[in-house]
Amino acid sequence: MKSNNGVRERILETASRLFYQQGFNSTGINQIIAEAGIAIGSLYKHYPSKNDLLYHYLQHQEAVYFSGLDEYLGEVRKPIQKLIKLIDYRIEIQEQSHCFGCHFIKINAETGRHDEKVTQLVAGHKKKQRDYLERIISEIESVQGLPMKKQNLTDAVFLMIEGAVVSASINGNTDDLRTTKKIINQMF
Amino acid sequence: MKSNNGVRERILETASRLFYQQGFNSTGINQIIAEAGIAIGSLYKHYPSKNDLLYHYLQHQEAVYFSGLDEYLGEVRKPIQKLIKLIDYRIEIQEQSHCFGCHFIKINAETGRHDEKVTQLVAGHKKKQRDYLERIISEIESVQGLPMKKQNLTDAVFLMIEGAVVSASINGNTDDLRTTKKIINQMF
DNA sequence: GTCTATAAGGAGATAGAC
DNA sequence: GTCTATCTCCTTATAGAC
Repeated sequence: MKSNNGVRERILETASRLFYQQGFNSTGINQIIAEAGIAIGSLYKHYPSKNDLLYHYLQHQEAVYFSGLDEYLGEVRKPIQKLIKLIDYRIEIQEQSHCFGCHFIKINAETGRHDEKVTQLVAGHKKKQRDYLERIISEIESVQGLPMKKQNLTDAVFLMIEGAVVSASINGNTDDLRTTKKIINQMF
Repeated sequence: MKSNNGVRERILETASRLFYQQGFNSTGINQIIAEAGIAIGSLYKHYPSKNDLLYHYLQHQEAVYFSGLDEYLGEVRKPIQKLIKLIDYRIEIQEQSHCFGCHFIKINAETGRHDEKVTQLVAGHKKKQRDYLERIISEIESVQGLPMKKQNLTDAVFLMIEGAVVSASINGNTDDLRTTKKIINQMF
């Protein structure tokens, strides 16, 4: 491994993978430095505490999620297709990561709302996801009718997707995400 | 405290409360015995390991949930009212427990699907919840029309409730559960 | 049932040498 | 950047005396 460059990034990527796959509390500092192939001194130089690493993990996932989503929807023109593609994006993410669910829901379940900063990062991410969805539904509204009031439709779709992602992490498949897509298709 | 009677129950109740409030991994054996007011020898006599305690915790919550639900719906006659009351039941549970979410979703998020027995208890609970919901919707169908195909309606309602319970644990309120109730009311 | 002692290991974090 | 040593504390679990 290269020894001087990309150390900070390698720490975060390794920690992110382990936090997601086996949980934050179940992941030890020693495992992170071993799998990242770096020294413990380097870790604490870049991230002064394990909690600090957690904050950067969540911020990183937030950026990765939305930039990936923008790219995934890049070519799509029809608003209704954007909605369908948004669910396809979640399906693809889950299938590429062994259906372990949503990073933010997992951390929230593990740490509760004890840490204010974590609470705000999780709630903020979910708010951004819902706002993103609402913008797509507004676009749909501008070209065709909606099957129910805009706000209710936004909440219904958001909550179904949330439930379906949780279901994916429980059952280890994307069946409910696909069901959600089917239901939405039949609503319009 | 009484020293010889109800020890086993007190262990399980204390462990259940702590597992739910601060998480399974964040709860130590020493804290359980301290808050239950029992000796460590007693704990390991009744529950040979912390994992064994976890299994009993999940089985106990399963029983508590469904017996409480049956009682809560006991007086209700109209099928559509059963559906609304089912959501009221979730609202009441969340508001009485600081909106920490679903016991089973939390454990699943913490332990993933590594432990087969836990995986089965969680997936089994969610299957039972969905089946319970499907029976109510079948009753509704027998007295009035449904706004969509029965299976799709069951999945949609189940997933919205799941998402709304997760949202409760993130935001610390039952807003999305109440929104879910409103959406369902408007669908019929 | 109670108590205390202890094993054996891992946690997060710090310090210093190279 | 690397390495090793160490500190303090906590973890699950067992054993034995009362």
